Amino acid sequence: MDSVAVENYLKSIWELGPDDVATQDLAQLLNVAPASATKMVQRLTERGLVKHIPYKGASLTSEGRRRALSVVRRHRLLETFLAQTLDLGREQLHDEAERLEHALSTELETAIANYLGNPERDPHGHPIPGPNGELLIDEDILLSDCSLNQSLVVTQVPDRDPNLLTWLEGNGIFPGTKLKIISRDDFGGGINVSLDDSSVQIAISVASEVYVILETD
Amino acid sequence: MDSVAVENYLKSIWELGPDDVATQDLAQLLNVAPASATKMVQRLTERGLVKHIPYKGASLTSEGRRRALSVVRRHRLLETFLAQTLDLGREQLHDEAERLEHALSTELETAIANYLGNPERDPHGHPIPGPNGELLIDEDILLSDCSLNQSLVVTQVPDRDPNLLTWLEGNGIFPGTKLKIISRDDFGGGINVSLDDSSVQIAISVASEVYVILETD
DNA sequence: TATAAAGTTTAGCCTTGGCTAAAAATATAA
DNA sequence: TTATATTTTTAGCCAAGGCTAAACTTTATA
Repeated sequence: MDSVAVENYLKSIWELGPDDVATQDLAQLLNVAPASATKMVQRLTERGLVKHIPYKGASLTSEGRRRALSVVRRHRLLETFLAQTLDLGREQLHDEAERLEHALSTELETAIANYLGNPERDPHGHPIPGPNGELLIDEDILLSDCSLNQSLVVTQVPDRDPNLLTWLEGNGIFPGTKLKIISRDDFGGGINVSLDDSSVQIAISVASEVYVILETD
Repeated sequence: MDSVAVENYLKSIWELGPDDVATQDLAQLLNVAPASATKMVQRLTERGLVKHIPYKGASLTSEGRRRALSVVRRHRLLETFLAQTLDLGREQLHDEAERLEHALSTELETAIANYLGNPERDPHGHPIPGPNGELLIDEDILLSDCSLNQSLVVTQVPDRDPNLLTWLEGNGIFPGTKLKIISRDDFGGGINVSLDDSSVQIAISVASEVYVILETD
């Protein structure tokens, strides 16, 4: 079994990947000193889970990726399970799952997945990898990449930052929300979208973390 | 926050206590070498969580006890929660809770307790300590201490050993079971109890882990 | 293109929580 | 009561995963 630290490194490299993950970014995401990240990356390379080109960056081997996706699967199943049974605020889900994901046995993972009917997405819309790390190719596109006036449906919102999540939710933006881009204000730094009965300005940095699909009626 | 190891030591000392917990017993329960247990007991003594009289034994300080009971609370809430939502075998519950208990935030602990309606016992009948470590004085008595022919109701069964639990369950013995001791065979090593429509012989070692109350109609 | 800045790695240290082997204390039996 | 067995502790070791300070690469700038 991988330690909590190893699981967190693998998951973080996956999140920052797929290629040339910078030591600094990794260290920052994990809240450790850059030197600590270098050392761990080297250890993971020894173990065959990571490929590291010094001064260039790190990436996962296929075994490393499998294990990273196993952590992601547990995380997203837990978020879904907690959201369904208890009702915690969406913002709390991430942090709780973050700790519990390392303590979930394969049996409990399976029991939860079955209980939930083997869902394909978590409450934030993120796809849940299969038991062997299969990640459905998803056809979601970035809101920031869409053209004006297309009818869109939100599929994924970022869950890293609770405040952002609260803001999005407060403005009616969550998986399932229908919207259209009505204008882009590249110099003003955002895009304007219209919802059913309101409109919001969204920073590009945020829009590039929100995924949508074209509405099909 | 206490580490996983510290939480496990505190919980184990509580389970083996209240007084003069032997290094060897502690080491055995935790699956570590006796020398490791000695060292940790000393560290916990430094931290004011344990009182240690060398060559005599260890016991918890009141702060140590508070923290141990917090772990026990999380464990038992988790068992109850998992039993209620998923349906895992009673034997699986213990092992899962054993790992998850260390990853439960106070907020999630509270959310689970509320969801369950702040239960007083877990599925094995063990009392659940309150949020500040209050443990209701319970009036349960040991099956092994009861007299013949009293009408008894099982309140607690041990959850340490899955096989034992399965055996007890297979013989109809779980919280709520009504039974009577019909004979004791001290030299044969067991007691004979009669249930509604069967009778079973139970080893003294087992009967001294089963709690009952006198039936009140 | 030389030099400064930024990012990365190395070296060396620390704590936690394990281990074994040996020494010391306590308990048991002759 | 002395000798032996058992239990506990001490001493010294190790790996994991952190840290800081210094050295080394790479990138950006003058």
